[in-house]
Amino acid sequence: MKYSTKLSDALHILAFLSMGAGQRITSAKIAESVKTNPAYIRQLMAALKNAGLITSTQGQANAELTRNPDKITVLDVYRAVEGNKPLLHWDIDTNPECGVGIYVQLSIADFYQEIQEAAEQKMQTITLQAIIDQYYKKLEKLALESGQEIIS
Amino acid sequence: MKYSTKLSDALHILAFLSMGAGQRITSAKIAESVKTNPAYIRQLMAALKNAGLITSTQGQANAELTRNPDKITVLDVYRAVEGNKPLLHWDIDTNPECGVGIYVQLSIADFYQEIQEAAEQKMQTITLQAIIDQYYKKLEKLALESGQEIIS
DNA sequence: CCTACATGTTATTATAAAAATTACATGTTG
DNA sequence: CAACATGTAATTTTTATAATAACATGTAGG
Repeated sequence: MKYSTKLSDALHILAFLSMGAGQRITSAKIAESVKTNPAYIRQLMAALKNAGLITSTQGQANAELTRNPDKITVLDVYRAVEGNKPLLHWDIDTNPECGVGIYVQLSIADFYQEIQEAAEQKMQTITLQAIIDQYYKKLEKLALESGQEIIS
Repeated sequence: MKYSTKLSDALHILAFLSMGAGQRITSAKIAESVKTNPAYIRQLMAALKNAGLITSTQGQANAELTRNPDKITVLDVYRAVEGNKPLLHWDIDTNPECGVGIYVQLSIADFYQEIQEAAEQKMQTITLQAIIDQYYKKLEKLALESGQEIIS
């Protein structure tokens, strides 16, 4: 299949809303930045709204975060758009008549759960604010490098 | 797309080989347990062989582990069959003309790397032996429960 | 009030990464 | 040399996803 970019796109939306706070931001405007279509953006925004991360009203381009970006974690966004979908998938369709088949997979599933928890624990430490900070850091670095090029 | 079950299936293969050590195990036999076809099993085994986790010779059903199951980690197997494929995917196709587009995604990528490392660190602590132990634990529990049912 | 434009939502289609399958070359063993 | 095994490449099918289309609903300005 295609790889899911829901989490990435949802974070993109939130960063966009946060950095453009005060302005009237339409789903069309966000779609332009993500290079996709407005309907897909609205679908993700519906999930974010449902999870209580943003507010919005029908007919108005007034979506905004419900709390500060440093109070929104990557895990919050993951839950909002991916729910309980795991990062790793065990093989649900092994041979039930072969005892090894199903029980090996169930054993693997137990350990996948541990890996999932480790990943989610890390997700919980990363905030939207951190992503925005990193973004500005990249912009500054870029500006600096362009400057040097001009000087040299 | 479909979800990848390569890691799960590769672990299945290794557990099968380990538990059936000494016996002549064919790709057809493993395929029966995983409920798939021998060619797919052989493709995964080629990756495992390439990573130095198993040995095998063409024409002979003599595949075996190159080291003890407690020296093979989930990360070893992940690298063997998934290479450097990440668990999370950032949106590589955002609008390059929109500065926000690409730099937000690159910032997200930085943090995805941290999540990846947390997951891989955990993968490194889980051995094939642990999975096999868990498997036998499940079998014992099952046997015990069946026994109780017979008594009651 | 009505037009332009926004969100909200559902249904359908297209895309792409995966497993499944086919085919056959190559190697081994009795 | 027959039966059967691995090794490997090419093709087809499957399926989770994004893309798209369509339209109901809501808002606001003229």
